[in-house]
Amino acid sequence: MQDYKPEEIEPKWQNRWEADKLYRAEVDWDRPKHYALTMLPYPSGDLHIGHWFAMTPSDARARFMRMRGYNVLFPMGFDAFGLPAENAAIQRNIHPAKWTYANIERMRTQMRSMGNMFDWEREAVSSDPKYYKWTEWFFKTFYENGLAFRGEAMVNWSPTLQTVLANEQVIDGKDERTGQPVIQKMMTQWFFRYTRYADEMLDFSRIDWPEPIKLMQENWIGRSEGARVIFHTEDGDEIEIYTTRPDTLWGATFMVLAPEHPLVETITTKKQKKAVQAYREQAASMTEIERTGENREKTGVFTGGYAINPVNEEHIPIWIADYVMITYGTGAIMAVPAHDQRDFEFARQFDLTITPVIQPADMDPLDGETMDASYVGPGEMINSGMLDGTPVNNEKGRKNPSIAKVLDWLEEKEIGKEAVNYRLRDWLVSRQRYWGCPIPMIHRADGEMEAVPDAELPVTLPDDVEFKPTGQSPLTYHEGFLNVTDSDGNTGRRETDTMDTFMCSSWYHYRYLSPDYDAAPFDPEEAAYWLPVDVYTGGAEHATMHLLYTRWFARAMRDTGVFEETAEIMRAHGRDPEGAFDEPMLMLRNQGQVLGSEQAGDYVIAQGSFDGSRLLAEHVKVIEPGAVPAGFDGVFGEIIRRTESILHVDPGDGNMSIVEVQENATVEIPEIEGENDVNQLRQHLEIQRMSKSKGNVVNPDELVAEYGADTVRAYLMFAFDWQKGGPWDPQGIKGVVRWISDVWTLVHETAADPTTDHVETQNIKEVISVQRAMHQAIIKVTKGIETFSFNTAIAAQMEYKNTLQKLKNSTVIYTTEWREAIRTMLLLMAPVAPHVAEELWERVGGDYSIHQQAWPEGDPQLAAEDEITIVVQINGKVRDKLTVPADVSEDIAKEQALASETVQSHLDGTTPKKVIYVKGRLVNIVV
RNA sequence: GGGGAAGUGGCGGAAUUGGCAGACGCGCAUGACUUAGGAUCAUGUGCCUCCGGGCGUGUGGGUUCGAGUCCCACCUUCCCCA
Repeated sequence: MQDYKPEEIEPKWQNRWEADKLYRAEVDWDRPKHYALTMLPYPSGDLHIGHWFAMTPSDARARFMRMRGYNVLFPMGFDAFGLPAENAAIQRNIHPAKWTYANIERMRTQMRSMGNMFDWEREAVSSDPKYYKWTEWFFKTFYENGLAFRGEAMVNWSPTLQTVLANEQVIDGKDERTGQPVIQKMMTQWFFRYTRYADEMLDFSRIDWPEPIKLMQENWIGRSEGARVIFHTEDGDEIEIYTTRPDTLWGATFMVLAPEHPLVETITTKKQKKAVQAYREQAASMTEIERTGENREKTGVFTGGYAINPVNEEHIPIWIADYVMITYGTGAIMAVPAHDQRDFEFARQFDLTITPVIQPADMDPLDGETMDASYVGPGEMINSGMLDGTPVNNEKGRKNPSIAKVLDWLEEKEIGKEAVNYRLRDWLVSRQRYWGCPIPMIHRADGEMEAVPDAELPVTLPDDVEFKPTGQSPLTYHEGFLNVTDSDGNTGRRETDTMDTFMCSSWYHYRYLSPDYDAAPFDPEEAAYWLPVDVYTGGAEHATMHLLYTRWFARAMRDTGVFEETAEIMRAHGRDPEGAFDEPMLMLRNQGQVLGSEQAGDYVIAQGSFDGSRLLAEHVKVIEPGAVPAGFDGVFGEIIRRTESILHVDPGDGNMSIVEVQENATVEIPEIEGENDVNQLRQHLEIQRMSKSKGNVVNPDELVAEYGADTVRAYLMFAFDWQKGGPWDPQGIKGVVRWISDVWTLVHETAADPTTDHVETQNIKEVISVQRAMHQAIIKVTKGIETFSFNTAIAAQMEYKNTLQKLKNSTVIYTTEWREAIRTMLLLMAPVAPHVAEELWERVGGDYSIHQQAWPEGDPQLAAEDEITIVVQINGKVRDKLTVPADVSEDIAKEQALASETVQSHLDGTTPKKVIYVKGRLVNIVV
């Protein structure tokens, strides 16, 4: 028997599969299609274990679907535009394209080592002109259909990156990528009408996506129902507000405008001008998060102006305050301090009137003077003129009788209108960067905008660019790029903003269909067959970004007619295109994250002199935990944290000691030869994300070199609940190593020679055991892979292998049934460990390729045990077990249970109150 | 503060969805084979035990013949949003 050498068989089969175009997916209307997709990576440089965790189980499932008779498309590509490339350009003077394509080349090689069934002929790279030509074309199409527009907006501006960021890219007031602060700035930018499809995107009825993702998208879209109401200033200027609680209008005792509100200039009185100006400047320097933080003391300034409350003609003061955002609603609110906590705090802070307009039934009448918090519960309307007495409940929108009544009243009096508002803002697509898809627009000589003609697409990024350390986009000072002739023959200026990279990744699954197609973004012949994506896998962190953008994009494509030809072809093939383009991905599953493993810190003893409670150590030695010499004088324990030469040492009782290792101190680490220093001391690591700085990164290339890709794949699928992820355990991989090597041995020992004559076994019992184990395994593995429970699918295979191992010394080997059992074992293994399965398949004389064989069918009849164990319970506690024929009748089971000795002794002569029988499971005797 | 997910042996994790808790694997223990063992093989392994049994799925209650699973309250961790 040869040894199992993955380093030989894996490249061998990878090359063979590639040469044979085994995974080439082609349109075939006679076969059912399955479009499996996993999120495309950003070419950051090296493939890490997270990529493996995302891609190889998805591959296993795609392979499984293929064996089940589907024509499977499983493509891969790169989301290749983006800031890291540009940062590399600025810092290391490498052109972004060079950096990007070198990384892609490297990652392609690494990806090939996974043994995935990627159809590389479908590869798409978003930074290729032949790809971004169509990204530009989409922009243009959306522009021409009113879905893209130029607008003035308060934007997140990153001074470090010199670019605008989308809200999703700003975390806690800082840029998500660099962690640098982001400021608010008014700018003219390109937007997509994101809210156009807000309502449609709230409908998830066509898609099978995880509940948490749907919920996050729902919250992100943030639909609310209420009213828009027009207030007027004393001078007659209109101030429009949006409120979800129009039933509290009578309690609006002041108004608050966002500091950036355009009306602030007009209404501010001379006397207040200085204070208002100062406040506006201060607000501009703060981030939205800082401004809306709930525990913050409320700040604000009176403008000196007054507005008239349209429902009761009261003159109410107009303030500005930073807790009102110009970007949300209308940038102005009516303040109802009695029934809104933020307004309440503001009113108390500045001693403004509080008028209750909802009175709860079981409380003393509310008094604005003495209330210590706003009241937000149900009750009935008061102080609201003719609407007094209207009941108020906890419902939102029209379901609340008070809101319904006020809405009608407002519309009748023409004071306000029923309105829906979204938290979702329009999608800001402008980026002041070089390494992104150009926006194909021209600023004409006359100041108007016009789109670049189709024939001139794509607008390509110039190669000869110089990156300045200011971070400013080189497009803004590249004369050759900037100067352009508009359609009237005048000199215009090219748009220098490029697109958000989420634009590129919103449609890549269409480009995969025909990456070289030049007449349209995708070949409708391909699209008609493959669309939509059947299974999409990727990380949940994209819930409100990529996964929402791509849903929007599909609808925008649909409504701009991009799918018309595709629909025609579908009809020609008898497929109904109705609804086929509404949702881009029918099923979504998220994988979890592989985290770093927990690592104990070195256990040390340290000696030196004490400076207060701090030990100035002259000598530090790593020892076995707890092996502290008797009478030791100094500090000992596990190193929990180390910062430079300062150690936090925990002796085990949680009382941390601080040890400062002196410059000339001696450090002794027995495990590490030679002279040691303080930097080699290892600190305790919690389970957390892998990162280079924490030193807990698992490198897949090294694992593949040591164990082979099949083992790494199988371990990633076996060790975690795939949808949850978890800490990496370097020990655990041994289990998978043993499994594969056991299979290897088992196959060679019992089935390697295809010419061996089959003998009939005399022992029918063993044959039945083999068949039963086989069908049980087929059923479990099938279900496991189908439901993304890869760990149980592999557990079932291990169990099956264990059973076969136990029988390998019996007469059953070399029988037809045994050979079938071995072949089935390999077929079940094929999606998980494609190389070793192929190798062994060949060695047992199977037809090439194992990956083109049909998935075995599990027969529940053959899987069923003929004898089963029935549990006998008394009052729900297990007291005895019976072995009975599987088809035992209820009466006999009960009878046998009652006859059991243990039961009799427990009954002690009494008659049971009730006997419950669960078919094939248990008898429960109630006494 | 709001919303969501989760909490099961020393560890990763199973449990036909209300029916034998702990599949499978790691680790550990004992033994075998070995010049050696971070290899391999065999057996065992939830906890306690007076060896009768008792207790066990974060805590406390509830529903049920029966609860890891359903309901209520609480605690802890993680994620999303403010």
